[in-house]
Amino acid sequence: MIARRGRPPAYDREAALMAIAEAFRLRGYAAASLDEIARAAGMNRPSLFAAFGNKKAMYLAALEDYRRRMEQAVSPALAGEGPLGDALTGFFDAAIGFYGEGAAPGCLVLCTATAEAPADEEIAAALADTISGIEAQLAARIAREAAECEVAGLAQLMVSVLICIAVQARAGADEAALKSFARASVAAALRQAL
Amino acid sequence: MIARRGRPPAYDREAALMAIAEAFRLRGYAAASLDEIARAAGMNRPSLFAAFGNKKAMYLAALEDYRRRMEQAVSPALAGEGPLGDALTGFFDAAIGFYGEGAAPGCLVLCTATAEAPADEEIAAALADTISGIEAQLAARIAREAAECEVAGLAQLMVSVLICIAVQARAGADEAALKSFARASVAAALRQAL
DNA sequence: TGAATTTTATGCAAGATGGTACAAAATGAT
DNA sequence: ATCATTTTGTACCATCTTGCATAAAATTCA
Repeated sequence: MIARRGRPPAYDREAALMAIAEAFRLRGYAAASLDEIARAAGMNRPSLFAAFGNKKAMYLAALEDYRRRMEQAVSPALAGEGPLGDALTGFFDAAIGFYGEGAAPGCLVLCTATAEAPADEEIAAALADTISGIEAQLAARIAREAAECEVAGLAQLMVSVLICIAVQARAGADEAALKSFARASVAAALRQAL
Repeated sequence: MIARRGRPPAYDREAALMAIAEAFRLRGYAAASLDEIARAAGMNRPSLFAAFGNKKAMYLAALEDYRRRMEQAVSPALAGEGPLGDALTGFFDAAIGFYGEGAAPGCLVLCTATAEAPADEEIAAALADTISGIEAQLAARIAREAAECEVAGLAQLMVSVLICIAVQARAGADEAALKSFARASVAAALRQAL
């Protein structure tokens, strides 16, 4: 074990990042002040700056962390051996559960980065990357069963269902309604594609 | 004609409201400063306040105006006499065109109110009302042809497609891709429902 | 024990922001 | 022409915001 010199940090980086993401998710990028964020993370502003850089860097780090946790939450459903329909339904159920957690419902990326995207290229890129990353994850699973030429269209359709779920959760839709919407969408999409 | 006393306003209320909506659409609610908004509207701040109230009132007025313009833009497609599939495709094409106009792509309501909704009840209500308003408009058209029990589910599905389109436009999707997505979604939904 | 190093905490500075007070300007009524 | 009325434009204020400077605290190494 390497003993680091100097005063040891009082914060846990992972926990702090998650708290930062939650603060941004609750208030949006522009409205979340660094005081709020620091309070949420249990740090003070200078430590926050030292650890994560300025506000935009914090936000980008929070977006990336949230995306990583999101993918962690949904990937088990896609990794299973069952039929495609079950995998997709499990994927959406996991996403709906993930979006329902915390102080405010909805997706940090899909519900707050949309507001900032036109004003900032890096945030727009993070938004686009998140969408295409999830699309790739879905496409990889779909490719195990669907015909070659159908994969891309089906993956895009499923990403769009996910986006709908994120926004409707933000608007107050309850989880049961979202789950039944997901089920109907999966059924319709597979009926068309297969 | 009633001659109003006092100095006549130098601004046109409708044009100003549209400019305000565009400023909020470009930057989001929190990041748009009243200076920017005033510049966009060609007014100065005191006139802005006198005409529309404080920042939140301006935003709520902009949301309502944008929603009204949006419904105006898409309602002709739904009013036509053709088959349901054509009506829905026309609806989405009109929406895609509307979302592509102006300085920043995407929907003012669906791409900026999502960030503020958890922090403000009135904004959350405006978001939810906009979604349910469009849903009602779609349901009314769908009810002209679909079986009674299918109307609600189909309308919800179409609203969700619209939400996807709004967010994906914000993320930089080009109009051609969005149109083909809309076509595929309509085909899939109608195949299931009818 | 003392020097070096890293983090924490208080506090500050420069600037932006929402909102308003007040005088000047432009119009209708008398 | 004068007054009442409404809008405009300048200037201002109090507050909040980001970001940093600096000193105190906590730890490792010699």
